[in-house]
Amino acid sequence: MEALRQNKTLVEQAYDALLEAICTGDIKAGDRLNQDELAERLQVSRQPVNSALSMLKAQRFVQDTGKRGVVVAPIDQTLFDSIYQFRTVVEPLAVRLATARLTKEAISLGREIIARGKIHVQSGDDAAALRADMEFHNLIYTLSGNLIIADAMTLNWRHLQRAMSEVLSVPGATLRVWKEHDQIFTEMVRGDADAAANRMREHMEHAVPGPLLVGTDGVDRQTR
Amino acid sequence: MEALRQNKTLVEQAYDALLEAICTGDIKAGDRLNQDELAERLQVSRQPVNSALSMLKAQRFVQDTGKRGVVVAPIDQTLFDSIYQFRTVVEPLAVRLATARLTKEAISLGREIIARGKIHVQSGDDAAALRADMEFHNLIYTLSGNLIIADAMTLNWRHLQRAMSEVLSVPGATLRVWKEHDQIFTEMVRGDADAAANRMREHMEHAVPGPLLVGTDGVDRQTR
DNA sequence: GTTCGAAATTTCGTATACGAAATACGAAGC
DNA sequence: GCTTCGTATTTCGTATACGAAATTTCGAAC
Repeated sequence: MEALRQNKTLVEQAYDALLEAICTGDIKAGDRLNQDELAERLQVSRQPVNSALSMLKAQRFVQDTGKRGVVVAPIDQTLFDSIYQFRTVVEPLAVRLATARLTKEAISLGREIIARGKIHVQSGDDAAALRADMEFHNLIYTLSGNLIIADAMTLNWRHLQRAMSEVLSVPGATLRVWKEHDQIFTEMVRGDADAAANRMREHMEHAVPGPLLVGTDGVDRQTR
Repeated sequence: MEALRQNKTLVEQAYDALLEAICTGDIKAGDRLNQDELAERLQVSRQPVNSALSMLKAQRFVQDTGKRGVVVAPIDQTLFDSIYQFRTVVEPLAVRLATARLTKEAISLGREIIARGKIHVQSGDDAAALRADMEFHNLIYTLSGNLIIADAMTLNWRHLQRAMSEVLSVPGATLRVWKEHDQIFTEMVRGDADAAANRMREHMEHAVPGPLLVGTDGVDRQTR
């Protein structure tokens, strides 16, 4: 019999809550974070809040201002570009590794996510489509069995989520994206790692977003 | 005139000190970490130590034991393999990006590191050779301009450093490694990103280490 | 001698307390 | 009225305090 140790510490809970608030846009880029106020809101003392902020700082979600306190990091085109460059090579690797480790359950789950994603796109529920997108890629990270990929990409998705919540542009909410997911997954199920990885590479090349912070120029980059 | 803000917080200092101790093998895998004792040794209160441990836990350097306190994470073959798989694709990307951003100063620095690395190998100073190895790759991460790569790989090298300090096997301390570094860098200086990335890919394929935790079998995997 | 259980001790997570540094505010000088 | 300097207030980093949970110790029962 084994432990039912669920009790997350307050530090972890504070971290989760703050990260969630930052990534959903509940707290916006540039907002100053006051420890007393956060502690009050989360109904804990300042100590766990302080610890959580240290971690968020190390992960670039918040920044020192040089003066007193921290602010939510500005949406950073450089960081965003970095993540996409990074994914260009990491996603195909994850697919390659995952293909060899597919299970019956994973196949069912993958197909279910893809079906769900398509439905969300067709019904215009962008937020749900984005969640499904993340879920699809996450399944692949987990299947890859590569801890480093899973850890790194989990954080990266959080950054992407934040950027998207801020600029209201949601790549992933197009039918094309889900057709590509379908093709990638089909190759994986067939056991053709090379083909699947290649399709993922193409998928990433299609996904490269334009500049985040431009005025509306009338050009629709995400044709549905 | 500009700011003289250097004062790292005690949390950061504690984090640095603990990570260094863990990675140099000063504290060994499996050792239990007592907050009071650490605080005593670092001459600070338990609070910064506690914060630092939270961060190290998130980065897999220490683990919860399920019961009380944390231990230094065991050397994990899976993690090690994950990092090498990861590097297989990330290092070539870093090279590709860095090639376009080489500066005169970077070229001098790179050549200096390579020269130094060769000397260390020839004089048999494995530790110094490993440091130079890390320095060489780090230069490329920095030059790449990709924040995600730099962050992720900095942590990964720490894990590698730790594993190596524990098992006393030091890939990177061979002349072949430094000849390959030389070739990679030469292609970079020539501005041929594709060739440089390819050489880096080969370099990583050569570098894949055997199992970490096997008995001595008389087979020398690292022929010098 | 071994096993069980309760008291004592350790050690952690978290709250609170305190000093230092930065900001905000207000009065004095131009 | 605008600037400048000194004081009050805020807010952070860190130390200390405290309660709870786990471990260890030790004695009693078998």
